[in-house]
Amino acid sequence: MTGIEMIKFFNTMDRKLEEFKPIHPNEARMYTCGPTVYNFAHIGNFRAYMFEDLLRRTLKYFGYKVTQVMNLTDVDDKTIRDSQAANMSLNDFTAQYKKSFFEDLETLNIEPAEMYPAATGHINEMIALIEVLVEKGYAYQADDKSVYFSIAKFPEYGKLAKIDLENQRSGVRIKNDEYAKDSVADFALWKAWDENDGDVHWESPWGRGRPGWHIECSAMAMRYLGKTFDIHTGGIDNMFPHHEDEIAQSEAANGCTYVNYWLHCAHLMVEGDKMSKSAGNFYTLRECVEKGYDGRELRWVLLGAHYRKKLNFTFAACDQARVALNKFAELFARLKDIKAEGDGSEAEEIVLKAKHAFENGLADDLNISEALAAVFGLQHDANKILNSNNLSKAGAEMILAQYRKFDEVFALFEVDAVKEEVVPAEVMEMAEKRCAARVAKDWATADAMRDQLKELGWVVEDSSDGFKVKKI
RNA sequence: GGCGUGGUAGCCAAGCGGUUAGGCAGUGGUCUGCAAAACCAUCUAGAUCGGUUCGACUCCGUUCCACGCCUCCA
Repeated sequence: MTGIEMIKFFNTMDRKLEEFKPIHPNEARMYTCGPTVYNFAHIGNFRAYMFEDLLRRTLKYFGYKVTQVMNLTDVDDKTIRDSQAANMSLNDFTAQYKKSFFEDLETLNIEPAEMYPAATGHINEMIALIEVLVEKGYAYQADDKSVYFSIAKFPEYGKLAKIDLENQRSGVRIKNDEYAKDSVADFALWKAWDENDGDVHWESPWGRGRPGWHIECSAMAMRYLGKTFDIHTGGIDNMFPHHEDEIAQSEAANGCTYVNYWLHCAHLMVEGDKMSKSAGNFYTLRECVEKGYDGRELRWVLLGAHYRKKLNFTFAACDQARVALNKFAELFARLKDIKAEGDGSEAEEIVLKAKHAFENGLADDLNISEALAAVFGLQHDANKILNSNNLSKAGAEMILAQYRKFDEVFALFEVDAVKEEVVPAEVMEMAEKRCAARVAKDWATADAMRDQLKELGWVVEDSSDGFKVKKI
């Protein structure tokens, strides 16, 4: 069993690599900004969830007990707007996208968080938190009946994003006069009902309305993880204002540090550009699956670059992922065929080398490239021993066991998965006829049939003990 | 305007002040009736101009280019 060793993370708060020291020994409590459930999540969203999966799996690999809370934003401008457009109740409307979100997580083999609290289930906690802020003088109800957080009352505002509000572009998009807020930068904690909200509203000490977006994360994180917890993750674009606002309201209310380690994931690009609907490079996970890529291939691609670097998603990369995964599958099959006697000592060195490189990579702020290099390195080393016929069954088992360990974090190899492709009877029949032609050394017929199978979308590969049929 | 990130071989992508990153593609080979698959080998870069140094892809500065955030987009 791998013990806990030093793990370093890049903390956005001070922009430095820091050794991870949890509040509770051997335990990591983390909060993750989850989806707004108004549509299918796209692959950019999943890059962030994939990073968080890598993070939680790595922590578990190193022996930490992980408690991860991921919120579901099921009430906001977009969910209200789109549920009305769909002529559905807010609950019914968001329920379908919550469901699809969990299906997508499963497709990508993303390990479930311990809790998925929904905003609409925690209105009371949010109201209670806002009440504290009002009592302490950090929040006020404006003429428009909404309750705002007063940034002027929290001097540390901007410490995460390193934003100095004095130097910000002002007046470009916001006409100050249109707002009832004391200051443009003040953000809504409670939004007073207006007719656009329809029947979506809750009662509160400030009248009917609904919570602002930021307060939900603070309220739910506090409820399930405590006033101070270890790790808060999210996309880089949520750093400001969302996470900054979370800090302000949480620390103002509690008088203590909200989060010890802030980890932010960079954006996903598509074919070199920012993903956008207008550019036509906007993909949901489902669309990628429809294009024929499976969850493991997409997982490989989304995991492919360090989380703090922009990742360029391309379908060429998906094809490469397929090739790579096939080679590993091939290796596992070869290893499982080994029968030779021996104590396995011939594999010890290469396995240990790979294990150390893998762990060093992960412990260094989740350096996925280093970890992957270790995984490929073991593939290469294992093949060399295989080719020299010096590998014993015990050695092969040792290597396979190491890949199972790798998979605790990568969840890509599925060392023991048996993937049986359903080959249609007519394809199988033709392949068998071709095999007979080969046995009869009728190469012309055999080659013609191979071409025919190819046209049907199947490739046939000969081997010493027969043939294999695979879908193209 | 303010703050910030990055530019590495055909493509993707790391570490590192001097010693092979890794993957994909390509090329050569093994295997095969021919293929395919797989395996082995190989290809060896650091936007620009300066500086520091015995030595820089790695440190400092310049220029150029790309990108992100600046009120609710992971």
